Amino acid sequence: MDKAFPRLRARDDLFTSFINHMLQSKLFYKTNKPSFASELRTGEEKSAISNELLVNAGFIDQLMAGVYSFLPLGFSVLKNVENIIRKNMIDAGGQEILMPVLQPKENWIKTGRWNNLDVLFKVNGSGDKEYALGPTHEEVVSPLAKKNVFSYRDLPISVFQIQTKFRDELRAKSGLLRTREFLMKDLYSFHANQEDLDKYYEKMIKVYFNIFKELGIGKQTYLTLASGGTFSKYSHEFQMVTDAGEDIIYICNKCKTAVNKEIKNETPACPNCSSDSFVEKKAVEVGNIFKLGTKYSLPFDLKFKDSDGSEKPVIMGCYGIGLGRSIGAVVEASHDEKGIIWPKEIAPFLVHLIEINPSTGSGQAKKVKATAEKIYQDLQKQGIQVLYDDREDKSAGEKFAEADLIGIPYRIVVSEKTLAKNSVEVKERNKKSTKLVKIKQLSKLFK
RNA sequence: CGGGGUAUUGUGUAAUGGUAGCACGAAUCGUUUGGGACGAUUUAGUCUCGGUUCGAAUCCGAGUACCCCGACCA
Repeated sequence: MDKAFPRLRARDDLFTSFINHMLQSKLFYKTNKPSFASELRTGEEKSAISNELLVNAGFIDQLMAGVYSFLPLGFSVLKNVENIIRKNMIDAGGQEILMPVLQPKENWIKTGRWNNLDVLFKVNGSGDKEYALGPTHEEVVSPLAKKNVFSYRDLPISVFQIQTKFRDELRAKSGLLRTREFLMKDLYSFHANQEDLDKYYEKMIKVYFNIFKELGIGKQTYLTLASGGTFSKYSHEFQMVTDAGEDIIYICNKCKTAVNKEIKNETPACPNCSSDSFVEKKAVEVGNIFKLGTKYSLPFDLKFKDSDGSEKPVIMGCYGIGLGRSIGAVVEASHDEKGIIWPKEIAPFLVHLIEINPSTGSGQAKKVKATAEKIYQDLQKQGIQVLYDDREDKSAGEKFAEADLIGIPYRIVVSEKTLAKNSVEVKERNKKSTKLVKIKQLSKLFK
């Protein structure tokens, strides 16, 4: 991989360099006490917990219904998620491209979706011109492939992008779980025959599970047979079980694959293993993959010359993951009454370094700060992403409460107390216990 | 798109039709310093438009926005 993409390593560095370290006193954010923690909370009509936490911890900001800004903390998480997905797509042979959001009406007329797709945003240009804001990119990628695929020798091939999508949802809801503007990874694969698509599709299922595992929601995510919408008879959704989800899935007790509501009504037995024992769960769809077949190659006349000289339509597949929705799903799955608990892989920082200012006049203030700063520098040298709470006007309690809310995996506390033992206190966000670690030993902790 | 609800300062909330208040936040000063610490001072608000009224945050009408339920959801 490194040979094939010699610049990948450098790109990773570039993508993450701006968030490797940060002084909390300079960080662009503000926290609020989440209202679910407040006694005033009445409970009814509450929004999704993930939204409450992400907003109050300063990760995202709502501009309007279903439209959010990502602040530095949230953007950092977003970039981590993006890189996990990117890495997996490249491993699966995908080549990254970037297609336009603004798309010609003509292409959407051609596929019949200009008038049939309710969620399509239409915008006016000068004169009588109309354009679509891409809710998905078949109408762009198909004609694009036509310019690059001519022969069976050009197949199979797959391209992907991580790009903003627009869908005019009738009802945006539950924070990042259902928005009108969102980042999505969409990969499109092109094949010479159905068998090749089938093979790639099965491979992609494995790749997707690997992604959700790396995102920290692998255990509660189920492959779910669903209807294919306008694309195909069937598709597969990746559904993460959570009460905040708006879908209902039926998980087979025997083989642990799932079906959605529509399929359950059509075929009461498990299509995979014929079992009729299911458990019903609420879930959110974090990914969806389709066998498009010739649905889009035909209207765009996307054909290739096969080895026997015959001309055939290209067989297509598409594979999507919503990035923001995945982040919301992770928070739904991983939080407690104090705040978010980020999986290490996508946490905005790996370490939250906190200095606790000794009482003035103790003579220890300078030593605590100097030690914290030294650790801050050392962690950076090790390539560890660290947020340093260097604020001098905040009490210990406030710093701890805020650290729990933000949810960084490792909390390292430097105080007069720990220095007396030449140590720092290390606590993992998902554990209750703390431990003292000698400062000299600290560098080994993250190896 | 149908139904329901809400709209008061950055956030969370009070105020019989009669002086818009409280808490958090933010700012200054001082005291604190291992779980959102304390005191003092300060900052900032009635969604918009119209109506009723001597007087409207409050009542009425329209609009807008947001939230919830449903429908919808490549």
